[in-house]
Amino acid sequence: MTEKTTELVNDWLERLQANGYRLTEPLRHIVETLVSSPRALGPIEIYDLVRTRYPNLGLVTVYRTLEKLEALGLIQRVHQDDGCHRYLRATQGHQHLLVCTRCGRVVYFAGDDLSPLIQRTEAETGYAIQDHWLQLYGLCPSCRP
Amino acid sequence: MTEKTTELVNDWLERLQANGYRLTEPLRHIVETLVSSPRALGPIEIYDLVRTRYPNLGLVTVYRTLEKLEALGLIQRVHQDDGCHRYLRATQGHQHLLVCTRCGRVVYFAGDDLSPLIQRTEAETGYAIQDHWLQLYGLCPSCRP
DNA sequence: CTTGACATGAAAATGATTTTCAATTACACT
DNA sequence: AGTGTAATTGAAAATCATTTTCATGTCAAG
Repeated sequence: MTEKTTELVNDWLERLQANGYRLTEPLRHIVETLVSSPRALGPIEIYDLVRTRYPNLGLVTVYRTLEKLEALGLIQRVHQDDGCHRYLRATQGHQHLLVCTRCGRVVYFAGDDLSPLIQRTEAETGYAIQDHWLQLYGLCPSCRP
Repeated sequence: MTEKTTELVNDWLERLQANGYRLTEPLRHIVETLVSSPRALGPIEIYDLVRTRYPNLGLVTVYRTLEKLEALGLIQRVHQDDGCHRYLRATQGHQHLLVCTRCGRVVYFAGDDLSPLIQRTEAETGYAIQDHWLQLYGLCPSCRP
């Protein structure tokens, strides 16, 4: 774990504590795993990864921890076609993702401004747009043929 | 059911038959329901709607029929935040959706061309982008406060 | 009208997620 | 440091959407 990572882990733990959550063993391990992963992880993946160092972990705790982290905006959900979710550290709130369909590696792409599109669409449809969801899927450089 | 709707239903049934599927009672009812719905429907909703006129229907048949219709591009999946799916007739292949978060009414919005964004992102990231997914969420005119 | 392949419905299986509950533990307050 | 309490945990059971299995039914080709 790099210093950078340790630093981030501490940031997250502070944020959690500041919001009234208790800092526990399982929590720390899950946070560490998420902070240091370059890919989006599913609950079971996190479960398995953490158990190699903390075998007592319960899968339920993973779900509950993910809920907390998402509530604080520390992680972001990645939606998969099959309906399951994976989770990725969110460096700056909600952003647009580019997901590798082969290895799962995720990259943020400069949140190209959707506001013009959104404003135009609001005008055309009469809807009050509250949220949006943009994800691109493709092959990352190392998975390209 | 308007003439327009009947016409569309027949189109769909022809397409299905042309692709080797058999035209059955349950199939007809499900197609009718989907063709005439202005909102995206979930499997259970379709199940309930159809059973008011065809009480024998099995939920499994709904799933299997949705599979066929999606394979032919006649319907399009609407992804929900909870991971469940709803289905909407696709008038012209894959398009971008604007979903009302209150009543579920769905509108297509002019498939604003994402190609510039996609090309730029490919160049920046080195990914080979294969697919995208853009949905907007908001309140439709009749659900606005 | 016969027939074989595809379609159906019921029940059971699966897989992800949630709930329940008793036991444990963090941490605020002595 | 010691204690009380409410938050957190893990295991097991419950739930919910979806899939599989299988015996029966039915479409449509001949």
